[in-house]
Amino acid sequence: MKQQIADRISKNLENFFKEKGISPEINPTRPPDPSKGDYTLNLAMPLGKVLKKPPLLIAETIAEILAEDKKTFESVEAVKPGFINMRLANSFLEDQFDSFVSSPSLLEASKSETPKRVIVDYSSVNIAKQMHVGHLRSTIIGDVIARIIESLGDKVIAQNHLGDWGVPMAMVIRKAESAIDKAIAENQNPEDVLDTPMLEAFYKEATAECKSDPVEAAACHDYLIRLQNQEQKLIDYWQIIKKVSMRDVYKIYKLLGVRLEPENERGESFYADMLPEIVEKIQQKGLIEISDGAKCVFLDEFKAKDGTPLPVIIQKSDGGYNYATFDLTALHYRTNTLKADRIIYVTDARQALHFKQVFAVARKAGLVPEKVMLEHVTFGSILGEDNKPLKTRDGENVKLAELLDEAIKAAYQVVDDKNNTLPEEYKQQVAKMTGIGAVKYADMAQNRNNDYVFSFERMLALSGNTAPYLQYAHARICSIFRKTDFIPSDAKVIISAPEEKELILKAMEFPLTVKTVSEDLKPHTLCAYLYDLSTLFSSFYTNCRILDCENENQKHSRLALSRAIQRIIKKGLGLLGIEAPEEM
RNA sequence: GCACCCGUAGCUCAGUUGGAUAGAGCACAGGAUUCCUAAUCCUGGAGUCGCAAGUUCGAAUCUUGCCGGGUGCGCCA
Repeated sequence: MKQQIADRISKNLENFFKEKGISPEINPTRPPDPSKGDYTLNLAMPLGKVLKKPPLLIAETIAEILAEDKKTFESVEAVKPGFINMRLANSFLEDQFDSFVSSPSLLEASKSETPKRVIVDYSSVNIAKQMHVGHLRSTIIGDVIARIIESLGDKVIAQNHLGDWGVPMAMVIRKAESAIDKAIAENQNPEDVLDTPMLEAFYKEATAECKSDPVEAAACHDYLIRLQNQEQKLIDYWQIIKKVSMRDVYKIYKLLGVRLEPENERGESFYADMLPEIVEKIQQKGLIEISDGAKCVFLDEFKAKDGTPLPVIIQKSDGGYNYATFDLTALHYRTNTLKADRIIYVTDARQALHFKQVFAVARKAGLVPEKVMLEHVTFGSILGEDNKPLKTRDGENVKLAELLDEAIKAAYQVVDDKNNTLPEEYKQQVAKMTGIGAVKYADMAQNRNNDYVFSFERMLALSGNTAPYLQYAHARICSIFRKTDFIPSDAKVIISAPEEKELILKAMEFPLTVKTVSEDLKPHTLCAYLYDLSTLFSSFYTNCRILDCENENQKHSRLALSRAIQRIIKKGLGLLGIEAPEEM
């Protein structure tokens, strides 16, 4: 829409600009207050300098030229410092809206002309640990980023960088060994005997023991060597443990509506064999120095506490590898094998320095060509009441499964209260959609860079700028269409009330909003947009009768408008990974 | 010590190529339902945009300094 207006303006002012020998950028925006106009142009102020004339005079000249284009503008007005306020002709708006609505995806206007291959690395759960609130943000923000980029025509390859290798795994295997053997001896499937809480307990026991008992520590180290050498017996145990653990993870993904699948799993184990080769590549570039026995890359731009250069450790003094090497190897795989054009990491802000270093080393070592975009999407921490990273009273992480369960229960209370004539089964479905939606939306509706203090009250609030508000607007529209046979596919929207005009103007901002999120990767912009749109719809709904209005044409027009808004809300919520119930 | 993030209404937060009177929600006060879902809508009060200087027609936004909070900084991920 904005583009269409900009095109019209450019065309009208072509001669004027040519005369003056200038070609300024045309960027019409919505004014702060609708009483000023539908769109405004902030052009005369900057031109005032160039042309050495009072901005208001320039604005008046431009307004006069534009006002002649009666097809596009109802009126154009120059105002105090030099703003040019435009009121669009209804017929122009109606035509624009008509072609906007006829796009099946509603996003045609902003699709990329040259599809890219985009890697999104998110969730990154650890094997043998239950998912907790700490995994929530990466998982849902990553999922949304993937959905949005994909919706604009790019090829998204999601990568779940599992923590499934190294010392922790060795320790769990050592502890789980006897339980697995016992199950097999008793003719049971070990996968049925084990569960994630057990694995987590094994891990905790082992860490405690290794800390206090050198013999145990040595034993675990022995397991690590055997695992790294891929001894079949250990690999078998490892497979079982991984399967048990991921079984629970997928339950939560499914509940959350997150689309990660086994095919997206590229854990540390996947890269284990490639590590030496990557170290070799970096070494060949002459970047490696030995420091305290470890292979390091020193980069001038990173300094340590004492001002000395900060190393990126590529290989530890004991010959082992750590996370920088895994990430460098993954970068190499993603550019060379997966042919990525853009690689996006969704992890918390505390890893910012780590990724800066890894990206810098990867560029310097030629593992990633310059044209490949590397982005770290950071987010703040979820804090407890004490403003420290959230823990339960016993110092445990809050389990995601329990949190989500509680959200659904709270949502059920509301559904039951507000609409208890709905069939029981449907009430439960709605509770799930609104409860899960509320949790996800509460997290995504604010700028991801900020920390926030966790509270059920906040996450489960069902009024104001929340998922249920958007879902409710959607359900009300669907309700209208249950009461009519009319299908508004070929009805054109005719503007007859100010609420309709505002709604149409906002609706047509949808493609640009999505496009913006695909670039700056800030989903809260889309949340804010959908909330604005829903607010305008609610206002329209209470002030304009739809089914029983003055005449058939108006009824059809309003139905067509309602249908369009319903499609946008559904599509928008879909991009946020939130479901839109038809009744609630 | 150095680096990054943050500081906007009582609370939670929006607000970018610098633009008009700084906006929402929650909370608070009042009003709206013979009518398409009131999980709604309408009206109202509420602000030294952390502080100070600078850049200019114009600064919450850009620059510098300071104050306050958080995070990170060699073999954990």
